[in-house]
Amino acid sequence: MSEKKRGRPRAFDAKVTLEKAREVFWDRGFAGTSLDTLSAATRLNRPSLYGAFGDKEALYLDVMEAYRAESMDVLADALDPSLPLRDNLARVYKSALEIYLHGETSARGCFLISTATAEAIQHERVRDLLSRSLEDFDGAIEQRMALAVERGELPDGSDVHTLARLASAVMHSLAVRARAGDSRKTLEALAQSGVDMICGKA
Amino acid sequence: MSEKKRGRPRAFDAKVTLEKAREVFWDRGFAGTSLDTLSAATRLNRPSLYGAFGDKEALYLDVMEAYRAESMDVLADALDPSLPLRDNLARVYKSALEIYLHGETSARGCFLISTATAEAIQHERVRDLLSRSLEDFDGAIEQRMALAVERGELPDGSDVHTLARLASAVMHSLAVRARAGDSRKTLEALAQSGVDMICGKA
DNA sequence: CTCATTTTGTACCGTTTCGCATAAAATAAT
DNA sequence: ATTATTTTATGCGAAACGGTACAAAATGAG
Repeated sequence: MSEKKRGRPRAFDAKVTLEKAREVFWDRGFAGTSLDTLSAATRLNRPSLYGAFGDKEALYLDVMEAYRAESMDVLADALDPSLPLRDNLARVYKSALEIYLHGETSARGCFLISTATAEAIQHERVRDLLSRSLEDFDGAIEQRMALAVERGELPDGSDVHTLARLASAVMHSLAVRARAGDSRKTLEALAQSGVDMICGKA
Repeated sequence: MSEKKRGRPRAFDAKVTLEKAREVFWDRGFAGTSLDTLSAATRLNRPSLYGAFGDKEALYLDVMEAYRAESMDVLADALDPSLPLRDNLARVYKSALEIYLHGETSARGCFLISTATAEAIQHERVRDLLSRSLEDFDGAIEQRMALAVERGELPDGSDVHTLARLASAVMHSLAVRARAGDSRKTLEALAQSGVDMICGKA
């Protein structure tokens, strides 16, 4: 796994660095973040950043990919199939809100929806990775819903493809509204109505 | 209305200038757009831009406000109360997609969700105007739904506050997905399922 | 016609930006 | 120890950035 390399060893951990960079990008967006700011936040000088990750866009794409992967882990955890679908959805929204509502000055919302959308036109690779992230999210929810139909948690013949995308739509809305400053209470109410929309009013 | 002013007359129309500026901001975001780019797109040199609108943030806020106002006009038109609620919602989504799918290189999505969210943390006035735009949108839909309850288009005792926010959630999702490059067909399917979710399957 | 007023166009200012060149520092191989 | 290799740190440089000073141009008022 970690064979000793020849030259001077790195004085930083790439994963931690990506996390620090993500904080900055999350607050300021891609175009709004300078390499100096990134350098200060990661405690790496610019040449080190450049050597380890490439230019600003490459670094941003690395951060995006890490966020996507982490999100899928959180999602998989929330969709634990040993729990009822209703609980699963509630957990999905709850874990999302925990992320979206975190922030120093104001709630950050979703990293991808808040910052990647802005770059999606000019940077094709950002758009493609954003698209893939959304697809993966939809797919995981759809898969859980297909299981729910098998188990009789959802009516036979339910259109799980459509239901999954409606469930994701509520997530997207939570992301946008959190970034706009909506209160936790307001967002939790929307999350609850999303659960009810899919699973029926409790 | 338009009294003759004293000095040299303007060689441009402020409204047209805001539209040109909007195109650029829409594609490149606020931070990603330079005054040189804006100057080229509007055919105004920087001092004229500055004199007419103030600094870049003030210009962006003007563009935001114009977009908000136009969106509310389009929404009010789509919600024509002489039509059934189902038609209203379908028209809302259809007119939104017409805007979201327009673009030179790639579909632009919603101007606010794609570009204002990125700035919402650093620029409080952007966040506030974004928030107000979302609220206004929700409010107009809720108002139409309240009328629908009165008319029996929706079941008595329907939670119109919640239904309106779910309907908006589908809009937010259309906006994000359009920016990510989803096909018109895919988006129209989501719009249709949004209508069915609120009004029941046809 | 002359003057006050406003807009326009050129040119400029100081700062920030991204990226890199270069040399010192730290390790493994020999 | 010496050498090869990789990372770190300083600092440079050309370009782009937001913003403005200033003079010329275009209008209305007197």
